[in-house]
Amino acid sequence: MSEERRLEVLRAIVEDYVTTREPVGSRVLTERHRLGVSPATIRNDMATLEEEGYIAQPHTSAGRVPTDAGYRLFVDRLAEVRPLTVPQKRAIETFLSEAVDLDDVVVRAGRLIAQLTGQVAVVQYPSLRRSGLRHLELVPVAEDRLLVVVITDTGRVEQRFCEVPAGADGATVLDEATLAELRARFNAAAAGKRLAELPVAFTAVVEAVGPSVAGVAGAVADLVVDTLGQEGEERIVLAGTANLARSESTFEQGLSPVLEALEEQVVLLGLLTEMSTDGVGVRIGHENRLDGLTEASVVVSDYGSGGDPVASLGSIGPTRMDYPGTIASVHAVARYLSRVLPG
Amino acid sequence: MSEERRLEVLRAIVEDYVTTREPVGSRVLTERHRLGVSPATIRNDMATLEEEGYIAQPHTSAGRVPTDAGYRLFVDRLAEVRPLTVPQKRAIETFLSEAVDLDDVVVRAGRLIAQLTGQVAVVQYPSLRRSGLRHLELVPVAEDRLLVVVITDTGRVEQRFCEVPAGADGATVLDEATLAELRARFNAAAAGKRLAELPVAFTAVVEAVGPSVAGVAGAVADLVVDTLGQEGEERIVLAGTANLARSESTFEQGLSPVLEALEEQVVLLGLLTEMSTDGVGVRIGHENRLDGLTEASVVVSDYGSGGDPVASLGSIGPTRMDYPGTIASVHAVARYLSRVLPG
DNA sequence: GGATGGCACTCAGCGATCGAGAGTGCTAAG
DNA sequence: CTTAGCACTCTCGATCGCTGAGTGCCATCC
Repeated sequence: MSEERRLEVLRAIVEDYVTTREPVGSRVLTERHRLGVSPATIRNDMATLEEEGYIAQPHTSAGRVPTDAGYRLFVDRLAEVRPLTVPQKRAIETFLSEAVDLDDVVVRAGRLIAQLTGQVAVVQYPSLRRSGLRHLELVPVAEDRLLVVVITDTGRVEQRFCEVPAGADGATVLDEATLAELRARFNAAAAGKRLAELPVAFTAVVEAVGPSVAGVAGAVADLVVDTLGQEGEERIVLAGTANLARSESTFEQGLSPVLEALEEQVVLLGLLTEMSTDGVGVRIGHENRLDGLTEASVVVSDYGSGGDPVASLGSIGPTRMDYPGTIASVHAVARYLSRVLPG
Repeated sequence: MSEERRLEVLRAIVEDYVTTREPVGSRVLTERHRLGVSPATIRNDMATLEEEGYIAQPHTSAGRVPTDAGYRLFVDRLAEVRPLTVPQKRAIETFLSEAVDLDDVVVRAGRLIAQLTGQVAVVQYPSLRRSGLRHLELVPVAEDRLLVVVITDTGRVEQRFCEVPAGADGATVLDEATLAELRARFNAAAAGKRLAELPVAFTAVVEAVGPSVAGVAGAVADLVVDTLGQEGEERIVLAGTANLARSESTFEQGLSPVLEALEEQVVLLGLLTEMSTDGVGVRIGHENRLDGLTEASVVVSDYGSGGDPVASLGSIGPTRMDYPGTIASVHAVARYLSRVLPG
């Protein structure tokens, strides 16, 4: 009983089960795949595969179904990359290039993945923490309030209101000239810098300005450093939730746990960053520690302008998913997305 | 057979069916509600109600179920407003007041409605078209590109990139002084104005500036007017999708059509604005022309700072929903939201 | 030793049958 | 107009037996 053929059998089982959604038996296996041996032989192989934990049968006298371990082996050693078709590639390219701003890019990427995979798509906005600062704008909105607009080199724009402490003499210091000075100083200090370097650069600014505006400068500096550093500020969008309902029957526990997990954006975000790796990462079924996703698999890739990853995107579907196809789609969208991002 | 009692029977049927989720028969009706008559009498009433189209039976020898028309009658004439409990009110108030920015307010409002109603929540961002302009900011990001940041009086911030036409002599005109002038002029012209007044005000600005910067000014003016005017720029967020799965069995056609309808943000937006009315609007089942929502009901209220509505929010659930409760929740959140909005 | 054919065994799924129970509509009487 | 009584209908759940798919094992063959 060659190991090689046994793996071939596993591959056949996975592929068949993914397309038919039904437990696959030894007979159909020999019919649909040129394995060159009889059903009886296959049965022996299947028995071994079951012992090894790669497949299981839902009940006696049913065919076999891959286990999480089986899928894992499949993606690690058996799956061949299946490149997208030319029309698909073109669709991605044109659809993404039509986007008018970052929001648009992100939702379009989501739609694309949802469409290509027929599953749920997750797209994380470019992480503030991993972006550089392109520009900082200060806008007075009231006597003692300032709107601080932060523009990152990935095109993301965040705004925060900033309470301005009164000057030493109790008077506000928000005249246009002061603002212009602060604006210029901050931007000069931050130009092209990564987030990690901002605290230092900004402290220098705060120290350099006159004591009358140091309070304002400090407040702004703190706000910016906080904003860019807060994990809570990461954002993600979903697409293709309706696709879940289509594969509803696949989830033994029903859709609720999955939908609930998807609504927990913080947790989802944790999953994305945790999975973030070079290339495409795959989590299968119970490999996800998240309760709601034990019947689901997650395929994630990071993306970013140039070489540096700034965020992740991916696709979530039933463990019984088309791994090669999903991986290819996620990978392709991530790559094109990296290309169209400003940077 | 008094008309009055018949309506009372209808109310009883609706209320029972909403809580039990099961067709309700004449016997339980007399047991659970003090109608003061025998089951036989109720049966006569029910026969009439059925003729009139307010109730129906799924099959012979099952209880009755309200039809869309039945719910409609219930909502219009039978439902009593059920005020929220004090803890609920307090929860709304504190949860909304903890929001740090507009995004946060909107998602929190969504969560609240989802939580209170146990259904899906829809919250529209303050409409750009119905907002006033608070501030306009111009930020140079490249030789020939300008980032235009628009801040509305509802706290919404939108940004667009603007290609800057070269000056008459072919040189770019994006020095800081020019920008400062433009910024000042635009803001002076727009101060406190509604969108409808912007085109005129901005044309005046474009004409007032020197010919060398008229091109830039015109480009910016067009961009702003377009951005604020575009219907496509309206945004909405969803919350509580997972709640759908819980009432999954209620949807004969399954969740797919509903989820699909919810993903069509443009269509959903159309529904919201179409339903926008004074107070709370209700669409029941087939009253929604949208295919996916024929088994669902939509409860919508508009909200806005001061008297002017700037957008809508609502809740979507199965036709068999708790109308008084849903209406109360939507109404309450809309009111509190109006209060915390800047303006 | 691995591959194979044969064979007995197991068990989910399907359809048919049946009875109980819920609920109705009708009729006749109060 | 209301009500009690009654016959009738139909869903739902349980039971049962069958069929067919699929397996595991054993003896055999290369």
